Amino acid sequence: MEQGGISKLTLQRLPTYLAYLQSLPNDGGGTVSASSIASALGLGEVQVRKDLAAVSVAGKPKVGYRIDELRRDLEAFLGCGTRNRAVLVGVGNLGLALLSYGGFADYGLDIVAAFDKKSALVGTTVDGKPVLSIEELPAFLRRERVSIGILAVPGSAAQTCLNALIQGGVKAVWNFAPVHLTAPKGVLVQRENMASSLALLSYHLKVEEQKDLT
Amino acid sequence: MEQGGISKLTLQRLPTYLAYLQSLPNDGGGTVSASSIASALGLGEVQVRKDLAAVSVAGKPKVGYRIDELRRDLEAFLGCGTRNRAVLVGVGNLGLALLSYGGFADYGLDIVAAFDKKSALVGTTVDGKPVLSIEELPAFLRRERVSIGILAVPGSAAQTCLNALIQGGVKAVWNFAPVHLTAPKGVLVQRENMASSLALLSYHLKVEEQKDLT
DNA sequence: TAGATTGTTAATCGATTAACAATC
DNA sequence: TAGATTGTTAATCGATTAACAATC
Repeated sequence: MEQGGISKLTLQRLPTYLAYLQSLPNDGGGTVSASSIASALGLGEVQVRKDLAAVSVAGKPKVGYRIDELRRDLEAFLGCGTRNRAVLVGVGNLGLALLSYGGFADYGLDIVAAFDKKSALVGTTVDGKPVLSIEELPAFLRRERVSIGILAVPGSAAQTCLNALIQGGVKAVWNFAPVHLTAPKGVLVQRENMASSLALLSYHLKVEEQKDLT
Repeated sequence: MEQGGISKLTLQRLPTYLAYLQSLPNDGGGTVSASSIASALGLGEVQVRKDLAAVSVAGKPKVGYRIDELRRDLEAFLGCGTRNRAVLVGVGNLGLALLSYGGFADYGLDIVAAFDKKSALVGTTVDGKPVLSIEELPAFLRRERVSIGILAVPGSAAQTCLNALIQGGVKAVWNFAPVHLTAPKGVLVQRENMASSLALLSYHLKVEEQKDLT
C-alpha cells in the first residue's frame, strides 16, 4: 500500500527527458536509444532505462525507443496539457519578478491573481494580472478554482499565508520564502531555494581560489 | 586526496541554518540546541549536529551551541561578506526578471552587466545595469573581474554562451536553460530547474485528484 | 551526582551502478 | 545466426538514522 510509485529524483528528471525528446526531429517512426539520451543529458544509461521504464511502454532491443511514443507517454504522465491555476502571494521584488515573467505558462502554470497587504499595490495590475488585498484571499479561493499557491512573502509571514492557502483548498504550494513550513498530509510544499544554489556557486569559487594559491 | 570536504547536500542546508540563526535574537551569549534547530527546520537532530560539526567549533553538552559563534562560523564558511560579480547572458523574459529582481544582492551576488544578441535591447539599461551586445562579452570579461555567469538563453544557445564565459575565465555558472551543458573540470555549472519543481507540484496534484475519486 | 545534550560508531535506507540475461 | 540494445537482479555507494559513549 501507499505505493508512491515513482521516486522523487526520477520524477525530477522526467521533464529533462521530455525537453530533450521535444528537441529531436519527430518525423514519424524515429527512434532513440537509452545510451544516446544518457550521453546528451549527462546521465548513466541504466538510469535512463529505469526512469523511462517507470512511465512508458517498453523499448525494443536493438532498436531503442520510439520517439513519438516516449514523448506521448511522458507528456501524459507529467500531465502536460492540463493547466494549473495559481495565485501568487507577496508582491515584493521577487513576487514582481515571478509575476512579470511570462514563461511559466509554457509549463501549464497560469497565475490568475496576486495578493499583497501593501495598500499601495492593491488595485494595480502586473502583466494583466490583478493585485488584490491579502484580506480578499480567502474569498477569492472560495470563488475561484485555484490549485497552486506561490509564496513570495518574507519568511515571517510565510506560515500564515500558507495556512490561508490551505484553508482555501490549495493542495500544492511553491515556497520561495527561506523558511521551513508545516502543512498537513496531502499538501505539498515545494521549497525553491535560491540561496542554496548561490551558496554552492560561491563555495565552489572559494575552493577554486584556494587551489590556485597552491 | 581530493578531499571535497563536505557533502553537497550538507552544503545546501548550511544557508538554511544560517538564515534560522539570523532570525534568532542575538543578545550576547545566547545558545541553541541541535534539537530546537532540527524541529524548527524539519530536519533530524543528528543530521543537524553532523552538518554543524562540519563547519563549526564544538557545541557544549547540556548547553548547546553559542548562537554568535555558530553564526560567525557559518558566515565565514559560506563566504558571506565576499561579493561575487556576475554577468547575465540572455535578456528574454527570464533574464529580464532575474535582472530586475534586486534580491540577489542580499546573497552577495552583484550583476554588473547583461548581454543579448538582440540589437533592440543593446544599449538599454535595466535597473541600472547595462545591456550590451553578446559580441562584447569576451572583451568585457577580459577587462572586468567577473566570477559568475548566469545563463538565461534558449537551450540551443546555452553551450555556445557557456564556452564564451569559460573562455573569459568564469569558474561558476548558474544555468537556467533546460539543457545539460558540458564544462571542463574546475568549472561548476549549477542548473536551476524550474520545470522540475513545477513537474513535482503538478504531479502531486494529479495524484491527489485521483485519490479523491476513490 | 544526575541529567541533558553533544559527538561518534554502527545500522539502515534509498538511489545509482555494474553484471548479466532476454530479445529483436 | 550474431550483435546491439533492452530490462532485471545483485552489488555498490552515499546519505540518513539509530544506538551509544562522552562530557559539561
